[in-house]
Amino acid sequence: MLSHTTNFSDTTNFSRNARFVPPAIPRGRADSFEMMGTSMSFARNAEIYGENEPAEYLYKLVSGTVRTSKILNDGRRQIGAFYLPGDIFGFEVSTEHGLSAEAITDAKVIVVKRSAVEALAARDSDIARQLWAMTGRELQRMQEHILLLIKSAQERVAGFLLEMAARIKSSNEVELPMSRQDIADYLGLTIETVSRTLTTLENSAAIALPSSRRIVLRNRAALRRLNA
Amino acid sequence: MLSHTTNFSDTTNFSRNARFVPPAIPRGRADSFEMMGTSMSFARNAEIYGENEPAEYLYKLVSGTVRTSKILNDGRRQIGAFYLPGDIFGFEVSTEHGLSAEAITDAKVIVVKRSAVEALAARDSDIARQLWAMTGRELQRMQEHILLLIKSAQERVAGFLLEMAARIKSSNEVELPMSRQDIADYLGLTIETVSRTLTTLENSAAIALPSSRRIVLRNRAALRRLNA
DNA sequence: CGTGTAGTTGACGGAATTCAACTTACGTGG
DNA sequence: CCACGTAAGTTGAATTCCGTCAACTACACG
Repeated sequence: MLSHTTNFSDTTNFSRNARFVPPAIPRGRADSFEMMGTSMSFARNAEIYGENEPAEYLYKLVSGTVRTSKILNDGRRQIGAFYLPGDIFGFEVSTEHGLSAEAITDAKVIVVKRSAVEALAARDSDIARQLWAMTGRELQRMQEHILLLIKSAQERVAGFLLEMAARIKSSNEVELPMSRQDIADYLGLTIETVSRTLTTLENSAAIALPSSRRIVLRNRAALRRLNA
Repeated sequence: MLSHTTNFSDTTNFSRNARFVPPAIPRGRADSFEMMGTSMSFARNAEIYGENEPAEYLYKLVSGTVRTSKILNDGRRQIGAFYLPGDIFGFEVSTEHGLSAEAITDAKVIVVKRSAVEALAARDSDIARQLWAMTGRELQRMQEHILLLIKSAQERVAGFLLEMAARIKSSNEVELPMSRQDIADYLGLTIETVSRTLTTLENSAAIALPSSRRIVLRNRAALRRLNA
């Protein structure tokens, strides 16, 4: 888990990113997260925590991208979620992590002891409310993930692109931080199907692909239509 | 988790002391659900609450079976969960229900105002803990649902049967309360595929089908193998 | 006994996977 | 700077799996 990775340093970041607060969490509180925590860095593909390890920490992503995943006994991999800067992850209701977390790109996180947050929450009902809200968003995210998984390949990919575009919220061009394999494992498809579906979408002028990781949403209405 | 200490999910405790609460095993609390609530009955297929309605109540199922579902704009239906006697549902973190709930069979529930429970939880950290644990189980349930949905039809059906058998916990014969359509919408398959898969499993001697709703698990190992 | 609902089965077509070849991007060392 | 090696992504052809459409059976209820 925490142990086997990379340089601890970079306290400079600490103050720089204290203002970078995701919209959902009120500002003053979010800072407290940074105040309490330690900054840590993880190299691309490094494991942040493993499945079944005790869930001792909460992580707030400062930069980079993180995925949570689970390896099934036949080797297939399911990706539970992608986390972007500002997101908080590692959040479990149980004492153990159900999925592992890995850095997709080099990533910087702020780490706080879960027990500390819970102690705070016990005293401060406002913190408690926020934990509650986080859980609610997690439930909602999972529900939407389930809805994606019952659809056709086109619908899944279109839905995924819209989700990412909404989260990254760069006008219409999205730089995907994750590989085709990651996307495939998130959507329950194969890389070939993801790849083919993207070129189909490109041919139908719904998107453009300047490079394999950069995607321009040309026609959101068409994507949303696919998203049914 | 909660499973055996929680009283929220234990219907049999009804008559225990509601006032005296032993510190270690807070039995009396559970009854509080029944104490606070009103009993209500719903006929087969009746709606208990609708999508997007304000989430004013919590429901503890006394008898019967309940499903939560969501209708997509193209008419498809996704079933979020099945609830069996003892289960608590209607539990939302947001102020609105994300899915509707319907009685699959005639059902009896105990209804309590959410605000009352939350008020209680604010004063009694033990109640709060139980709400928390319930949420945790819900998250875990959803995660397992996601895991089902990335698999093949055989794996989904096998996984579903094992899940139901574990929850109904009647030796090896399970009486399914829900229709093939319900199962299909839960698993993201068609009724035909569910039906065919069941007969395939029967032909491979993994299960027996004395009647369409009654299923005998003949070879759990084989089912678990399919469940990968 | 007929009617309606639920479930099963068959034939067929389409969608996604599999296996394989090929292209592109990228870094490293000669 | 280029040649090379590797990892990531794309494309093609064959196959498998699941959905669709339709017919048929089982069963409950009037």
